Amino acid sequence: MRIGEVAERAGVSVRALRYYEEQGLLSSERTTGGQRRYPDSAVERVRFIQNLYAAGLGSKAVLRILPCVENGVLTDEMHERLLAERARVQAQLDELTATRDKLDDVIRAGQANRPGAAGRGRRRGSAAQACADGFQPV
Amino acid sequence: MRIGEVAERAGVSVRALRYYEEQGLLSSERTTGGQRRYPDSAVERVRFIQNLYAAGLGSKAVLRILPCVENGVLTDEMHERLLAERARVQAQLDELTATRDKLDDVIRAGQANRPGAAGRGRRRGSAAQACADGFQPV
DNA sequence: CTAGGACCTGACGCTGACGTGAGGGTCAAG
DNA sequence: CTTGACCCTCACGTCAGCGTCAGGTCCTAG
Repeated sequence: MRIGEVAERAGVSVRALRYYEEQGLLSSERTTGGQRRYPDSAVERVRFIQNLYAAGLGSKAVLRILPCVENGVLTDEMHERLLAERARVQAQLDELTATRDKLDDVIRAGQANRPGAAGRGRRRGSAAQACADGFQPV
Repeated sequence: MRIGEVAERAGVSVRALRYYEEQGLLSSERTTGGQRRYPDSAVERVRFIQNLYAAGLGSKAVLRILPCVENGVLTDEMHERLLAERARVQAQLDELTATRDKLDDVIRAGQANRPGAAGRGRRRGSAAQACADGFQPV
């Protein structure tokens, strides 16, 4: 598989793939002419890399996690790392969840205080209340 | 409250606070000498800003969300924006959850194939299996 | 065999969210 | 009034994760 196809299937740029290789996250065979060839599995691998990036891991962290693959065996060290990164991801999840709920509060409370919409009997001031709960007026 | 105390309490740097002000996310009174003074509420506000940053919003997006506060009223436009950003955050949550679960798979499957630990009766090869499910050997 | 689309290697550019250092004021305690 | 911790404003530096451009090569369909 050529680099362009991998890029398209995985939804990333060609440049990104070359960057991943540069970082040691992705390898490739080369044709005699020097062009990269990938197995089909590369697509999934790239997607997983993207997931890890999206989870806030830097390329160094990703690099330290991926090797579990090269041998199919988890050393104690790898296990520790995986647990550590899992914890990190979970912490992010918790924060994100809290943020989402906060946004929900603001939205829900704001419903009652819309200028255009008649606030169907809900008590006024609840928007200001919700806003005060989390951030104050400038 | 002086800038240093806000920074410490909110767990960010002084530089960050000045940056937030520069971006219009945070305001302050000034003493006659030109030093910034903040109300106690600034700490919470900063924490919320941090949450939004952590949720992947850029300072422009944050800037467009925060104003709901200044008047305590949601215009239709603000409402739209809030909903849009909420959706974004939710999408991130979903991705993150999937990534966490994937990590869990790798960890759980790897348990059976640790070099040091006796794999209490679990069938071998499951680690390689889990690894294969998501990313392939280099 | 040839055209032109895909690919190659540098190498510099970009953006966001600050870090950092210079050079110099401010403020509250003693 | 002095002192030392704290604060001020530039303004350049940094780092990741690519984007982008230049100049040249490969490869495969026809």
